[in-house]
Amino acid sequence: MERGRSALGPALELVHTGRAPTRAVLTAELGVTRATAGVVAAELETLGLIRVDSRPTAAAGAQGRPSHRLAIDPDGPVALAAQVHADGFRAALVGLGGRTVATAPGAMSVPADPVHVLTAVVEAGAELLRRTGRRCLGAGLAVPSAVAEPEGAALNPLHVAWPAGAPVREIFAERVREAGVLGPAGTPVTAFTGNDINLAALAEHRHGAGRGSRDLLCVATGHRGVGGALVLDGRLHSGSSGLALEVGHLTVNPEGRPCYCGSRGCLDVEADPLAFLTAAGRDAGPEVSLLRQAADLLRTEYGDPAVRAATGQLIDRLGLGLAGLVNILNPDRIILGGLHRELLAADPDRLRAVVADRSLWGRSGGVPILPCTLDHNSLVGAAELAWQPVLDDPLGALAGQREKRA
Amino acid sequence: MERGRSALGPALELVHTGRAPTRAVLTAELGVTRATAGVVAAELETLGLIRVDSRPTAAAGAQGRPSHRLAIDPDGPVALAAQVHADGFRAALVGLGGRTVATAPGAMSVPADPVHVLTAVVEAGAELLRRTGRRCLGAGLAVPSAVAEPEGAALNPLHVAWPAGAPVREIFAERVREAGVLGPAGTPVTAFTGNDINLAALAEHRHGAGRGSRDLLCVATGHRGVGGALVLDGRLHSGSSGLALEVGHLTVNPEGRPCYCGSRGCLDVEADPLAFLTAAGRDAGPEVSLLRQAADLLRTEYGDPAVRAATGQLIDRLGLGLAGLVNILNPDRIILGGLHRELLAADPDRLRAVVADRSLWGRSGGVPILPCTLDHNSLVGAAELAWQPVLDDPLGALAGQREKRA
DNA sequence: CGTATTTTGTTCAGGCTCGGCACAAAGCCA
DNA sequence: TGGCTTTGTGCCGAGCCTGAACAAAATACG
Repeated sequence: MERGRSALGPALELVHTGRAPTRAVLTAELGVTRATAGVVAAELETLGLIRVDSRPTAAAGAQGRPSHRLAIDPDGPVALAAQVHADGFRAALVGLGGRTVATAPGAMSVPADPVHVLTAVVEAGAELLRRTGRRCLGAGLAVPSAVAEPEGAALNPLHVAWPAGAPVREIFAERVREAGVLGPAGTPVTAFTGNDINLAALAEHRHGAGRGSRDLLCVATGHRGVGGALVLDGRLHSGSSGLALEVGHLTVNPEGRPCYCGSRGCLDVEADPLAFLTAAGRDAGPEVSLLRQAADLLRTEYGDPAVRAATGQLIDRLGLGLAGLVNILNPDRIILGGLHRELLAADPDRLRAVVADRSLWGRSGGVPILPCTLDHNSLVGAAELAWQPVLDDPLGALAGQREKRA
Repeated sequence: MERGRSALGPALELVHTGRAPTRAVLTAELGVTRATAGVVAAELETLGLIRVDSRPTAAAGAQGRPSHRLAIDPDGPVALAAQVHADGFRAALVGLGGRTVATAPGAMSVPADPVHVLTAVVEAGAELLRRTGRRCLGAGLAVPSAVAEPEGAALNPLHVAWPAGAPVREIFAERVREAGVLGPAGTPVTAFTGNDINLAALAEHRHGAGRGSRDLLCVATGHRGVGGALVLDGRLHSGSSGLALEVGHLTVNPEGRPCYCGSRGCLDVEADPLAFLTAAGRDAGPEVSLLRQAADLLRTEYGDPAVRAATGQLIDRLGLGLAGLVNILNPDRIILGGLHRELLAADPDRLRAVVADRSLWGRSGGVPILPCTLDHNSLVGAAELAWQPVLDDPLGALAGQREKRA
């Protein structure tokens, strides 16, 4: 067995998340000696995961010997990332560092059963792998539904018209096997599956607006309804059976309309794209997704008094929901996606004021509220699932079979 | 430096929480060899923390060589635990394993400022230390208020009539210094402070009804209002600034009475002891705490139709609140304290049915709901805070100054 | 312009901890 | 009494890391 270092995983994670640009910072962040950091970096380079600049780079106005930059190897291995959403699907190859290497969108006829859709998206991914000739170390899938653990069943994949309880992880894994997507050991790569908003939050935490946060709350709308996610200490918190952060049924309007959950005035029916269109007095057309329609309306017709009033109303409802979550979770940062991101952009002060006003203690209400920054963050997050074993034990993941226990 | 083993902390934690009754199980739980487990146990014994039975104990009907039992040394060091509540205060010495070695209650004239109360309770604890001659390794304080991190300020210590924002951790630490409570290094022991329900949850997780849970939710009433706590992977989750699980303002009755928070029908005013007395048509007397009055009424007059009706109503409200928390946190167990514990005892099926019915997915609604089992669990939890450094690094904590970094 | 200083990176020796193995101990079972 | 099974201990070697000495590459300064 080659000599493997137990600090290998943490070191790779630091480079992966862009927190270790040089060996000197790596030394500090890992809390080890320069000697160790040097060996670790060399090891990661021989594994083909990172690259050490051959030419030194001097920091501006800094004394001392200039350092060599560390970066994820742009020609390194990739993860196969897949996403299914209301308008179709998308496959991509994502490298370490969250860089999308190749991508392929696809359309979908609406009553499409999960096996067909996942076959198509995995096939698109496999085609990308063939075209680029990249090594693949894992596969991840993002679905617009709560995913029950540990089985990986999609409980409410309504936007994609799948049957409730569809065993998506199993289907996805089966399609990956079938498509012959092999890892270094010559066996099919492991296939992971998660909720799209959860994965978006994970991606934003590692590579986007959530970098450095310890208690990150992410709230977003998709096509219909409202979803949430929580990243604690760098790990997704999805609860004991994957069903945490189902935030859609917080009461945000005691006099609001009845919800299918039995209560009334739930966030799900008071702050989603359909609620916005209704509040603005528009009819929803069938051609594109409700999210697209709502976002377009908000961006192009904000001058219209009805649109402006609807925006204010939804901001107030959303703010109430966020304040409720702040009282329960006390995050250090909030990231908004989908229509909520547009609402934030339209009137950030109003949203922040509502949250601060309705949180119990001013201090926790002063939490920063930011928009998502990554494109296709659910795809990047799906890749993060696949990268996790590599980050936990680079040697084991690349050797494929010969393992070591920390 | 003596030879210190990095597995020392995990091993002590296993014995502390009663999950390692013998060296054989310790071996399995730590995932090390018998050789290592043996050395670790010997080391912990020479440190005076645990005791290894000299006589072997045969498990009933088991083959093979009988094992020697491991147990926390009953004469080992203690932590000074202190609690302040609506009716007075209490000091105690708590050993590893959550065993209360000595305790001393105290009364309090109601408008008592924090310095006086904490001086009294620390003095009572110091007296216990003098009487018993125990070594003390740390001090912990439980207060009926949210405690803001990192300063340790009590934000709403209403039940004890303290000023909002009182720097209780600082005051407590100062009193501990003043009382001359010294640790092994000859310096004053570290003083920790936390919210009482948080600490109760921590204690129940380590020694009570929460043992073995990975996502533990605890909800309880004190004198007034409703509090919550969350223990994730064995660590208290109190949010980025200590203000998580302020669950009192979940809406549980859209037609309910207005709350001081600006909303209406909040859990805080719909499911606390005063709400129960009011719903049962009783007037609150001033002599004892509202919790006591409500619990007595529920236990002694459950035959009274008004009391029974009030019980049902509060169970429904509480169930709605718990369902909301289940949708957000997806815990694997719920523990109830205070009046909520009595409500659960009165009609467990009704409460479980409401939670299951109003959680989004039947499976997460099927979470077990259990009553608290420990006496004075906030005190035991306060001691847990003080034990944490010892569990993290037994050698460092006992040496007092000579440290090692894992 | 040459030397001192600062920071980065490498090589080597030594030490600490743990795993693996052999062996011993202490009870059931036949 | 002689296996069998489980528990506990002693010893050696492997792996990983620290510390120190050395080397390299830039800036600072007289």
